[in-house]
Order: sequence, then C-alpha cells, then structure tokens
Amino acid sequence: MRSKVKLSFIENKQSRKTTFKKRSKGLMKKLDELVKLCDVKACGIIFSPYESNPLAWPSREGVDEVVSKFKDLSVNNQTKKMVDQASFMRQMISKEKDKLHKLYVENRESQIQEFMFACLKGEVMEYQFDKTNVKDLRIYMKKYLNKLTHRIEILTENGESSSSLPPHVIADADALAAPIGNTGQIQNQNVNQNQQQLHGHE
Amino acid sequence: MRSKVKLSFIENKQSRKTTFKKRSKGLMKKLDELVKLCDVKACGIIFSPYESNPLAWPSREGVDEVVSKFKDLSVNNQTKKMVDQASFMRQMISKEKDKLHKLYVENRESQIQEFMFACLKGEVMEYQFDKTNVKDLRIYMKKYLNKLTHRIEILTENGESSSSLPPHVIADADALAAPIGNTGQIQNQNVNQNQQQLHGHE
DNA sequence: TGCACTATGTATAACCG
DNA sequence: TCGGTTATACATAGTGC
Repeated sequence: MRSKVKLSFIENKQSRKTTFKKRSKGLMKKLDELVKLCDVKACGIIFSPYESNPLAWPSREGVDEVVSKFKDLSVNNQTKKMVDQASFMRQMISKEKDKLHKLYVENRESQIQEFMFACLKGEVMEYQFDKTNVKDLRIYMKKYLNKLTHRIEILTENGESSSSLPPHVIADADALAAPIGNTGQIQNQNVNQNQQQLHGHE
Repeated sequence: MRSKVKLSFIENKQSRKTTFKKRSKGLMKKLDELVKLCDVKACGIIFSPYESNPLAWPSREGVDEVVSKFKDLSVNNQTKKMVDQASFMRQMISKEKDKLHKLYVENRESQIQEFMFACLKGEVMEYQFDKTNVKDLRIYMKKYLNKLTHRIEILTENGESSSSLPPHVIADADALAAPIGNTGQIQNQNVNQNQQQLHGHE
C-alpha cells in the first residue's frame, strides 16, 4: 500500500503538492519539538510555489533573531569566501594586464607611425633617434612599405586607364603621410569635400 | 520500552544531548528530502550548546541565499502585491540607471571631442588640462585615430572610377590632417561638420 | 481541492557494549 | 562518550470521499 520513498523529484504535480504540505508541516512540528525538548535556538525557512509567503519557524521575528546571530558568526567564517574572491580578483587582474599589453602594442605602433611621418617630413629632433625608436621604425617601415607595394600592385594590375594610375598612388602616399602636421589654406578647402565624401561612403 | 514523547524540556543532561543529536540529524535529513522531493528553496539553522558552530542546512551559503530572500520579503512585509510592485520598481530604477549611465558616457564623449578640437585649435585654457580630461582625451584620440585610419584604408582600397578618385583621396587626407593645428574661420565650420560626421559613425 | 483514514515506512527512546 | 540494536511511537504515501 505504501511505497518506499524514492529520493527524487516528484513529477506528479498534485502528489508533489500534497507531499510538500504534509512534510513541511511535519518538519515544523519536529523543529518545534526539538526546541521544546532541548531548549535550543533554531529556525527554518521554506519557500514554495504553493504558498505566497514563505513558511517560517518559529516566526518572522524568531527567524530574524536566529538569522542575525548566524550572520554574526558568518562574518568570522568568511575566510573561505575571501579566498575565492581573491582568486577571482587575480583572474581579473590578469585579464586586465593582457588588455593593457595589447593597448601598449597598438599605442607603440601609432607612435612609430607618427614618428615615421615626421621623419619623412624632416620634422624630427635629433634626440628622438634613440635605439628603440630606430629599431621599431625599421620594423614598421618594412611592414608599411609592403602594404604600399601591395597596394600599388593591385592598382597597377587593375589599373583601368594608364593616365589615372599615378595620381592614385601619389594620392595614397599623401593620404598616409597627411596626418602629420599638415597646415595651410588648401588644406581647409579640402576638408569640406572630404566631409561629403565620407558621408557618401556611410 | 519506548515512552510517548512528553513535550517538555528534558531535565537529564545526557539524554537531552542524545535526543538533540538524533533529532537534529533527523531534521536535516527530512529537510533535505523535502527539497529533493518538491524542489523548493529552504534552509534551517540550529544553535546548540553541544556544537561550537551552528548547524546550518543546506550550507552556509545556501542559508545566506534563503535568508536574504526572506529578508527581502520581510522588508516589504505588507502584501504580496506590494512585494511585486517593489520588485517592479526596482527593475525600473535599474533600467533607468542603465540609461543614465549610457547617456553620461555619450555626453562625456561629446565633451572630450569638443575638447580635442579646441586643443587642436589652441583654444584651450590651461586649467582645462586636468588629469581626468587628459586621460579621457588620450583614450578618445586613440579611438578617433583608429576610425580615421580605418576610413583611409577603405577609401584607399576601394578606389572606384579613375576620374573621381584622386580628389577624393586627397580630400580625405586633408580632412584627416585638417583638425591638426588649423585655425581660422573656415576651420570652425569644418569642425562642426566634422562632429556630425563622427556622430554618424557611432 | 482538501481532508480523513490506514497500512506501512521511518525516526528514535531506551538500552547495551 | 559514543556507536549500534531494538521495540515502538510517529510520519506519511496512497486512497477514497
């Protein structure tokens, strides 16, 4: 007539509810007995979908009392949590360091690019030619030249009319060099055209 | 052989302790079963003079979770509706905060953009170079440069018709160079247009 | 849906080594 | 003090109203 309890989720909704009601009632009763018999502080809280308010024993206030006592102790026992947090923090820091490094590399590249353009325009101070700069510049120029060569090849091969090609290449070169220190009136006019151009591309 | 439980304090110290041990163990077991069978959130805490640490089920952390949930409810201990409204409000506030933050970031970006152009035009007061501004400016300029570089690449690689290309490219290059060190009336106009342009890129 | 019933599984009081 | 055993009180699954 009565089966042994299988310690697993009761699929049937109705019997689950019934079981919950019976067992939670029994639990609270036992908790009550324990406290009466042994005179200890205790509390129990059960949330269920079957009642709008959580079951709390011995009462809301009683629970509060026990809980605050428990929290007090918990504060002293947070070593383990602290450790977890520490390792978490370590992870985060590691990630941030990676980001930082990536940014550093990018930044260095920009720097060298500027430096290169400055060189091309002869606007570089003597003292800027330190070992590191020159070394990085070498590497960067190589990369840059490759790009340009590649570009020229493509344009040359795809080149439609021969007359239009050279201006392209020159224009390209100018475009790349441009960000460094250009000034002057002509410049200003071009800006306006540029705006339209940019707009058209969006 | 076995007496009926008298629901009163057990005077005998020894049997009280024994009873406590047995019953508390049984309680936790039943709590465990209840949770497994019905899939509800629950916790139990028992303080006793017999153990240095309080008995807590399902675990310190589990108790914390249930307890905080309980506290949340307790605070709004009015009606279930109130609770729903409160949580609804909390959601709304959270969303509004997100919006606010997003707006703040956008706003700051605009600010820094203006600042950047002002810098380039030499129209910046000394006092404006505080740490925060400079830091944000750095970040923003980087972003800005990347955008421009990207733009150059696209325009360089996509060169369409031969006749229209050279002016475009030159215009682009000028636009990119223009914000640097330009002054004068025309410039001011350009900056404004330029800002709109950037905005379009966002 | 919920309560009441009852057969049966479980918890545990008392005891023991 | 503790862990194990046993008899028995108690809790509760399944059932029907």
